[in-house]
Amino acid sequence: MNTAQQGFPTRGHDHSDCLAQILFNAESVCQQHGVRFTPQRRRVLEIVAGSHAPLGAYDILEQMDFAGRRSAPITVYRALDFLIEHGLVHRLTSLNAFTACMHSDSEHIAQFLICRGCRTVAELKSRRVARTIQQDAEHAGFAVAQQVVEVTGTCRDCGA
Amino acid sequence: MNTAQQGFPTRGHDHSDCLAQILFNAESVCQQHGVRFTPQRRRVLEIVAGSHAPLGAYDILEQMDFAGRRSAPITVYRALDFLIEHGLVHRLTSLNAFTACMHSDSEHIAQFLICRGCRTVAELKSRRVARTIQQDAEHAGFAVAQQVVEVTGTCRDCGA
DNA sequence: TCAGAACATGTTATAAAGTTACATTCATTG
DNA sequence: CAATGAATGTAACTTTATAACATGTTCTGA
Repeated sequence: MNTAQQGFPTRGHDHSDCLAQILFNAESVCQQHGVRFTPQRRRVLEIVAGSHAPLGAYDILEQMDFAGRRSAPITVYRALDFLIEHGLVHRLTSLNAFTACMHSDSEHIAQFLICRGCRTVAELKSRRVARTIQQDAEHAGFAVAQQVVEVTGTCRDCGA
Repeated sequence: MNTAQQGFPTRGHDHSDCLAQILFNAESVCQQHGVRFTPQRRRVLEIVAGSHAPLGAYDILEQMDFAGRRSAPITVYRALDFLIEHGLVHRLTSLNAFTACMHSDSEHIAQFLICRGCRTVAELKSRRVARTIQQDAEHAGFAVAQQVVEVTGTCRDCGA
């Protein structure tokens, strides 16, 4: 387990490790779920995982260019839908952007720290936050289905 | 203080009270901030506050039609920017929609419960949640500037 | 009171993000 | 190997949001 998997990734950590890890996870998740990890899906995941900063769908699309041909947006959205459904990618609603899940092997809580400086995104992964939201919502008579927690601010590296 | 100001609004509460309250707050907030509550801004706030369900910018735009004339989108977005800046309206990033703030007179925590059934939105307003996020983020070396908490689920009325 | 600055709105065009509908190809399996 | 279902291709389009520049309105101080 490398630095990207616990808290905010350190500047200049070896990101090829993250990438390998993510792809490995993806293979096994898809196998477990009995679904196909097609080249398109792999390609989109590689692109998303290749950046710690979240990417927009059209950013991904650009990187999909092959032999001067550009795919249609729907191609990317379909792959993203698949990846999100299987917990391999998260959607950051406040940015209209997407980021690879660094913890798809373990339990899945979607909470994000988004740095304004370097635009890096890390997962907060706080059960305490999830539980508190759950409890307080319940107290208001509300049955929680999905939580969106996106925190904007400054990471350690950028704050100094 | 009416029902809309504490927890999830009850079905069939008197919404004209909410509306009057919101407009009254808006007047005083603008006065305090030394900014102008122009007719356009008032009109947009009235429309947004007229619905407990969040409205898209273009939904608002439709309701702005006057004597067969439609304003340009930018008109609505400008008014919304103003209202958001002064805490009178919230933006729900996960819905690309806007909702009037029911608590603009008191301290401002933007946390939302969004019902899938009736599409009503209520503010959670939990200091505990805000504090927990703050602490856990800090612990990860992250300085929080803004929190987005949007919880989707089912309200009491719709759950039964 | 009126010039000018700052604020607000109008107008037109365009960018960015996401979806629909339908045709075609590919993989699996009975 | 046909038939089924899953995945991808193709084209057009909708929805959401912004840019750039012109015009109008309000306030302020000489």
